[in-house]
Amino acid sequence: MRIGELARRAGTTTRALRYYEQLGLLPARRAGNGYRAYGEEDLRLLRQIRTLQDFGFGLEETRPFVECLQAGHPHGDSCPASLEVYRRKLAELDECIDRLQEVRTQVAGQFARAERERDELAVGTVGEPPQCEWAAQPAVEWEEK
Amino acid sequence: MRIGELARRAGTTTRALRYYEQLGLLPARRAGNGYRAYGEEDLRLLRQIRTLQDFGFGLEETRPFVECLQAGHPHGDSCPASLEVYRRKLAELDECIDRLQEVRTQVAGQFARAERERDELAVGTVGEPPQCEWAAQPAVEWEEK
DNA sequence: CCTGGCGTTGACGTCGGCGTCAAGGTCTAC
DNA sequence: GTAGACCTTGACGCCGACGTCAACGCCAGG
Repeated sequence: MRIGELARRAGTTTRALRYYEQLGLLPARRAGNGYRAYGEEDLRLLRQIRTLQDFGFGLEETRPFVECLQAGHPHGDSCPASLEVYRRKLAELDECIDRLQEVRTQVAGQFARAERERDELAVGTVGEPPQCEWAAQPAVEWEEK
Repeated sequence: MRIGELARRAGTTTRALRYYEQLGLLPARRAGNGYRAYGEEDLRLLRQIRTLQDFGFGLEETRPFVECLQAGHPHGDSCPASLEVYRRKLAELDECIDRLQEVRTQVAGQFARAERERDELAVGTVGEPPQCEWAAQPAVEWEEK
């Protein structure tokens, strides 16, 4: 199987496959003419990579899974290193979700206040200045590093 | 006030301020010697920018707020354009949180299965092959575009 | 006068995961 | 023999929000 077919079968591109090889993530044998030659096993590895990527794993995080499969284990997550990545990712996800929910709460609060103030002005009443400035948040990291 | 002092007072860097000016987000007057000259009003604008950034807003998303303040309104969100950004951001946050929670569920499921299989192997029993491959997810976008 | 601490512009580097050329080689079908 | 569908390597582009360096100007204190 050559690179184009593998890419099509895995729903990705040849460029991505060459990139994975460059990272040493998905090495390829070579045919006599210099073309990359892949087998069915490589398709499994590639599917593992894509699935994890769809879950938001970075390529380096997929490496333990790929190596696990290459070592002949039944699943990419049959190895301790993969389980460790799962654990870390779950912790990251929890942190990220918590952060986003807190941010959502804050933004929703500001939005509600702003709309309220707009409506109060529309009525024509002046009222005392609400004086409620945005609280200085402690620099939420947002991106999961 | 010169750029260094403003940066310190706002808890950011001179490089960021020059970048904001380059974007036309935070224009600066110039002193006779070519130095950027800022006033207290600029500090307010800058604080608005930083607060929104801490909430995960991109710089372009902060622009309506800044322009609203520059127009003399009491708050950055006193203008319709800012409220519209709030609305879009809330929708984005909801989408993002939903996606992350779904991913969390999936990953937790895989993790649990992998640990279960490991323990079953540890007991020494072989059992029939579970044959449960990862379901092909419909390419979750993960990053908020 | 000189040092040091400010300021200036310009330009390149960073991170990840590729996209997109460019310039060529290989193989098959007609 | 030639078109065209594949393959190769190499190199630059992209996104956002700056970091970091270079090489220079300005100004106050000793």
